[in-house]
Amino acid sequence: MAIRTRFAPSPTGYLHIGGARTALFSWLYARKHGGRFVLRIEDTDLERSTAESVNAILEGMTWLGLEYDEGPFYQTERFERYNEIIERLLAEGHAYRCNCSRERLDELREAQMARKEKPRYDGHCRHREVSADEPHVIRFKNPLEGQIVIDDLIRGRVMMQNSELDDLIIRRSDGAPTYNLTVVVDDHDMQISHVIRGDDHLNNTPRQANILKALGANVPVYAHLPMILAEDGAKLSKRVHGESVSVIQYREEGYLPEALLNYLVRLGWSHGDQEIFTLDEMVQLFDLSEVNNSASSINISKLLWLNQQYLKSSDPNYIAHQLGYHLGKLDIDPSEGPDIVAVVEAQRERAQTLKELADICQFFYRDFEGYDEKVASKQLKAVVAEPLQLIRDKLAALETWEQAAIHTVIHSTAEELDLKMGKVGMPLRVAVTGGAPSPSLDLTVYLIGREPCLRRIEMALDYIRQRAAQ
RNA sequence: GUCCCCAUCGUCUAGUUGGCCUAGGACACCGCCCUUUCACGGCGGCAACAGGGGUUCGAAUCCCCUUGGGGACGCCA
Repeated sequence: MAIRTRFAPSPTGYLHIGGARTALFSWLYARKHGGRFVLRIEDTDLERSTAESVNAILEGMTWLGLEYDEGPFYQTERFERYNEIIERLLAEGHAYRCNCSRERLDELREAQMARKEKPRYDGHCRHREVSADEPHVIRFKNPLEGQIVIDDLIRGRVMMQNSELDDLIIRRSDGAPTYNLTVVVDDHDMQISHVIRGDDHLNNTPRQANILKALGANVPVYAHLPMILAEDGAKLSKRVHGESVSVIQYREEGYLPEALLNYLVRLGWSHGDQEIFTLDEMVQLFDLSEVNNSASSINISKLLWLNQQYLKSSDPNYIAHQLGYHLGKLDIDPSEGPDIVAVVEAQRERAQTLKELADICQFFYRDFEGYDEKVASKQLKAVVAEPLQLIRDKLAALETWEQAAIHTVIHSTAEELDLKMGKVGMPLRVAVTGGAPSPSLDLTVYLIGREPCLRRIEMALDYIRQRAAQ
């Protein structure tokens, strides 16, 4: 059997982290088995579906690199097909018209709740004749007896008594089909072999399987993924800010897509003690049957650590490319200054995100706004004026601007003045960087360049004189 | 409330046919080392089988109950 998986979000919001993992697992499963991955937009809720959400979802998928082989298919374009199926169910006696008023339904529901029963439709119209001319909905005639068994790839065997299920609405009074019908028709039409989706759909599965059976169609293999909770254990979708933001938000915050993917794949799945997985390894090692069955909480600290691992070990050219976006947001054009790749190699282990990396790379491209006051007051004292002046002059006199020569300048100055490296190095560092975290001094000075360095040392000397004058 | 699902360190998890588990790894946290800053890195530490019953020579692993958590119960998906 050909493996076909799908990701079927409803465009009522951005692509969030839980959806992204569902998409990843579906994608992984299809790739691993040489199958096809289908994207379907479930936009039958005309009121809440928006084009912006569709775009946000597509953008998120693209950024993560979860390319789909087919689609996106839009359910709103398939109403004709759904109606065809609904008419067939009607004709074959698997569905019926219902004209129960909302008031009646509300009362029924309240009465059931009062009796501590599960609220459900009582089948009032099941054997009544409701004219197609009057306002009505169409309900699926769920079997009254027996039980339905789902052998979930992750959950194992899940059983549900048909008596627990009621006759759900498959077409609204406005003629629009509902989710449980469309999902079944689409998964069947698109020949989806494995339905991989969130845990919240586990309860829908028995009724969907019943519709499939009424249609005489095969039931696909199901795999229900455990939920992802927010850091505090709360429901992700209910969070307004913090970690529940869209995957695009993660891009804005400076995460690498491969780091986010790596983080996501380890939520609910593992391969021994391995923490870092390349995409190829994921495809090769991933398996649905090894997915956990309990919910997990997001942990931003670990995501940050992973992101740093990727920042440190990825191709510096790639990192430099990714960094360009974040430097741009700081109004920095990396072509005007030291080689961006060299800067990345020098600084990358000092940042956990691209945003942070862009921030600590600023001083390579422009003079800093002001000193880190705490550091400056400690390091830029009157006693360091002499070594700073000496270094400035030596740097100015250097024949070639090379890291080794700069190294010699700094060390020889310390020796000549009989000072410890700390007494010479730290003031120089603050002078050229403003006090920001920076790589080894000679490399830092080298990359910043001669002119900016001389200018900044002079600025530091001015600063020292001003303080002395006060 | 009813039904369905879940339950190992603060978090992600290893533990897959019960013995190799005085429960392993990772993140976070705390020390120490390295170090001209900040980091990276190295070494070490803290920290869990929800509770109670069974089954068994032996249970984190199997069964039952309790408790706790999540989900569903819409003319939302």
